[in-house]
Amino acid sequence: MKNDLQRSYDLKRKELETVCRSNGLALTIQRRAIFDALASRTDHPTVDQVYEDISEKLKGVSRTTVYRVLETFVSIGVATKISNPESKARFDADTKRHHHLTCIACGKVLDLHDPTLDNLVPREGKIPDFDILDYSITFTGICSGCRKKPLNKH
Amino acid sequence: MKNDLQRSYDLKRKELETVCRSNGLALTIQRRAIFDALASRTDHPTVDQVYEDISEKLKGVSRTTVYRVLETFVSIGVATKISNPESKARFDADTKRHHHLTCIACGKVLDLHDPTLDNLVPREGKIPDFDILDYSITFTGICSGCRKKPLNKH
DNA sequence: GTTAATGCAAAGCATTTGCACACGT
DNA sequence: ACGTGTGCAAATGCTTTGCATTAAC
Repeated sequence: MKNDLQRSYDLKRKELETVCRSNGLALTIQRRAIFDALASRTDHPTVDQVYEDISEKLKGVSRTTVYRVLETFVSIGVATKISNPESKARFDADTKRHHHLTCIACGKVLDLHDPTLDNLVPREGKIPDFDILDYSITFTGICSGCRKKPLNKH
Repeated sequence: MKNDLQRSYDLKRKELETVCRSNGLALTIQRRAIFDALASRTDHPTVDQVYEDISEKLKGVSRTTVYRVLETFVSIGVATKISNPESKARFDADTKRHHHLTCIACGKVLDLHDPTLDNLVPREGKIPDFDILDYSITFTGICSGCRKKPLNKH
């Protein structure tokens, strides 16, 4: 009998097929393998970790393909990318607790000081074994400058 | 008469001096200039933006110095760095709303599903002109694996 | 005068791109 | 068969490092 994890895993595989079809994307072995690798772990692997996972089974896959397929997954909504938008470090002279507003259009990061957000505590029992030291909330959206502008592609 | 911004700015300059002294760090013109540039803006500049700002005044500064000084500032606590810890993108097949636990020791990212954190709304009037579309909380701390290990320098 | 900080150029990584070949439909 | 997807290798962009020179204390 299949357990819950296995069942949800099958669901996700099915979902991949559906989403690929509806976006006119080919269901290549690489995409399947990369999806399986990603869906079977919950620790947010890097491109290289996914590459390692699949290259055991798929001889001769390219790291480039992993990069491309993962970005494809993000664009069709079956995966999420966690990183700073432009892979550039940003610095801040304000060391007090505060949160961030990131504009998805221009990449600008604004501060949000709001004491009502400064004492969040995850519910007991929800936390995997982990000692929390600090936290920060990143709100994503559109800044006033970008809202006014007509969308320019690229 | 000095306004509030100017006053807090002077305070911060003084603070830089104090912190540098107490850490045995020299108060170079580069460090002063980089600190001033950083403290005078609230939009989280990139290294290059800081570099542009200071190179107007300081002829012949090196980008390398900006990199090094900003990291120094982070290590003595006068600045904060905003970016993914290892400058590697991470991916996730879980597209439902959830939050993250990032281990500062090993860089691993774990999921935190907790409905009590899923309906945060910044207090009215606190938000700069900005349309919020989504948000995510990143908790930083030590994962169970790293807690057990003795700290190994590297 | 010492020691730490800077500037330069070269090296390191993660990621992207151009193009020919291979595969899915 | 057609067009998209992949693999390879080279290019790009951000960041770091080694080493000689310069400046702070």
